Amino acid sequence: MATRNIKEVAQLARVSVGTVSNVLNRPEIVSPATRERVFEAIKKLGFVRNEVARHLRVGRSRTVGLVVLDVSNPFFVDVAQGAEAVADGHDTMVVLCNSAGDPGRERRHLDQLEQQRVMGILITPVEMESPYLEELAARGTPVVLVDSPATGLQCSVAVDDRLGGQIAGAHLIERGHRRIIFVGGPPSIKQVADRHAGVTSAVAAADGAAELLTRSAPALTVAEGRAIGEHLAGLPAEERPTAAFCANDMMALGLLQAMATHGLRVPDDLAIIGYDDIDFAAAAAVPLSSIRQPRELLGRTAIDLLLEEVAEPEEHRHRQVIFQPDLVVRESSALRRA
Amino acid sequence: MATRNIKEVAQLARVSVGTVSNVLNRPEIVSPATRERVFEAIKKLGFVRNEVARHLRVGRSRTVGLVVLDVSNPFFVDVAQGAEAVADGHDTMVVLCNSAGDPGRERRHLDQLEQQRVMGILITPVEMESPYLEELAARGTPVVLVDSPATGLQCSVAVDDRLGGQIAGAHLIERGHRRIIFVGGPPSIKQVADRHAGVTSAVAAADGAAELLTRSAPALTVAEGRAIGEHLAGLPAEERPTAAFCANDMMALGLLQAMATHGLRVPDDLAIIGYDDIDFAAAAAVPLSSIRQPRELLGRTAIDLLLEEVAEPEEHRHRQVIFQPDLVVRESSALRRA
DNA sequence: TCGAGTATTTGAGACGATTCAAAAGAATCT
DNA sequence: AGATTCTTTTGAATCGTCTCAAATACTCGA
Repeated sequence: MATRNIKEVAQLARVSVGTVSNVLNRPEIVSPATRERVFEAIKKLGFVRNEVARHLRVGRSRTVGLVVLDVSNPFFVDVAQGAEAVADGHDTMVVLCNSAGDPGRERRHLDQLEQQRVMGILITPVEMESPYLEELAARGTPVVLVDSPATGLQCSVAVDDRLGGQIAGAHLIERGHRRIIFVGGPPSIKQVADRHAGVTSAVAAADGAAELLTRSAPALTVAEGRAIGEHLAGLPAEERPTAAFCANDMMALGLLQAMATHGLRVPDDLAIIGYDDIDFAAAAAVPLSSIRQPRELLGRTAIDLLLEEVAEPEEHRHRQVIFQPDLVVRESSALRRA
Repeated sequence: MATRNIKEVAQLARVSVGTVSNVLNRPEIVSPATRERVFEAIKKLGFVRNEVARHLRVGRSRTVGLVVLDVSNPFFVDVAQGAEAVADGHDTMVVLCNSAGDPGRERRHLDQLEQQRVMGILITPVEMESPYLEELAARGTPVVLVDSPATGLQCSVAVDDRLGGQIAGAHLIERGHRRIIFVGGPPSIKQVADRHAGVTSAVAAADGAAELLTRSAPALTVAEGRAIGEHLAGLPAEERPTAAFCANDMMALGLLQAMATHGLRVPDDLAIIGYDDIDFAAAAAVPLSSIRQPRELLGRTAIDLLLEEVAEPEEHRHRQVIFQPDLVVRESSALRRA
């Protein structure tokens, strides 16, 4: 109810509003006695600084918006935690917004964030091409693309997905698989397309004749992975691939579950390798091999770039940071038992 | 760079700032011709309304803060999605803040949100008693407690955890288990304590002599669950409980994984029942029985209460909504094979 | 005690949008 | 035409805080 303002504090402390503001922002230039008096008044009144008014004057808030493709995918949660960890040390708040893969929803979040004059936006865009993001940046809200191709017009952090696909493919080939399936999603998603391209090249480079099948689902979810798993389990053993490379761990977990319910063994009947290396991958009943992305680091770096741009808008040159993915071998792609 | 304001728009459209404001907020009272002219100017300049300034005048923003205990637990993500779904229809934005179980961090988030004069706060508090939340509410930021005991001084939504514990216990008893272990966490967490109390009463009510063991971990994570699982797997079969009731699904998944790596079968060697019924529970290699909480509904209801309070601050009476949990039986607690 | 120099404090504008009483303009009726 | 009513538009005041030039209060040496 009773929201106190700086003026009431000033009155009670018998100083001017300017002094109260100074106590709040540059306490060292205020004499200790006055400072004390002001603090007391603040406490007595339960005064809380109105950030809205503050930022009207100052220009921008210390809030960063992080718009992710899917909060229910732990990968993005980890990216967020990385960003939050850095933000914490710069008295900056990260707010998490979920576009859920819906361009309309993404747009509304972006509008809201821009209207609130956030300090900047980190985003995993739903669509590859998005002129709106460039307009946004041009109007003065710095944007950093996360886990997404660099357009050159803004900063971005990403992981080499083509390389990731290649590593996964090479690993399966090396384990003796010659009939591999790529379990993917909408090829309009850049990440999916790149991972596919990577595994394709690895399979093509194999000495023996190796074969790559492909199957795409409309979304990269556990349920979709399970559905594809059902399909594979239904195939006669001779036709069934011996290994599957999934576009992300969620799908891989779905596959794994389908195998279990049909009594097929992993990796003996089907080796599986996922992508992202979310914590649930290691915790799965058959621990999942996966292509690890530096999830927290991705978030950390993204916000570092943003803070840098905010700190020195003039000197700032947009950069595209690319990380290398890693292979994590676990049981789901272990050597097949004799 | 160039951030346009309402004045520039007014100039270009050759009207007063008041008219531009009207076009933005009550377009129907402006004549169509003028309205059109203003819209054109807005478009030409790429004008975006400054919400900060707007809310300085209007008082509060249309943003709701949702402070959760652990973003990496899908349970909270689902609660958030429920809240978001409702908010979406009330042109309100939900921002997700992660306290990660740390009171200091929770406090900083609350401060930030209050300073930003958010419309209200939904929170799963880290600690049971928190006078700070009451002060916050007294200073004018409505607070709704989520999945937490009602203090009577504010609104809350929760699920009857005692009942949940009871149902889980009764289910295991009914399945013939007489040696049950409760795998819990810090008893300072109200939810944990209640679930424990529930299962205790169910075991006590069993006709045959049933025994309840208890084991607490410092956190309700997969890793902690796995650690306890290792311990159980190491026990001689006669001493080992035949069923485990976990304080949440994360721990249950950990347990499950430990069983698998030690070659113990679920449910034959150890039946497991979790809590929350997160999606990963159904997707686990051995689909997990669980006590289902209406996750999205929890979020929906919480924000409903908040919106109600904001709409009619005077008539509003604080309410404590309590939902009933459900039992979902899956393979992990199926009848033991003969 | 005076004056120069330093340390504090003051208070009048911003900042950008909203409101609302009042002015201006149209339309309708005698 | 003039009075009356209704519709639009105007613009000054307001929200709470910050900034900065100017005013005031100290300190210290002569």
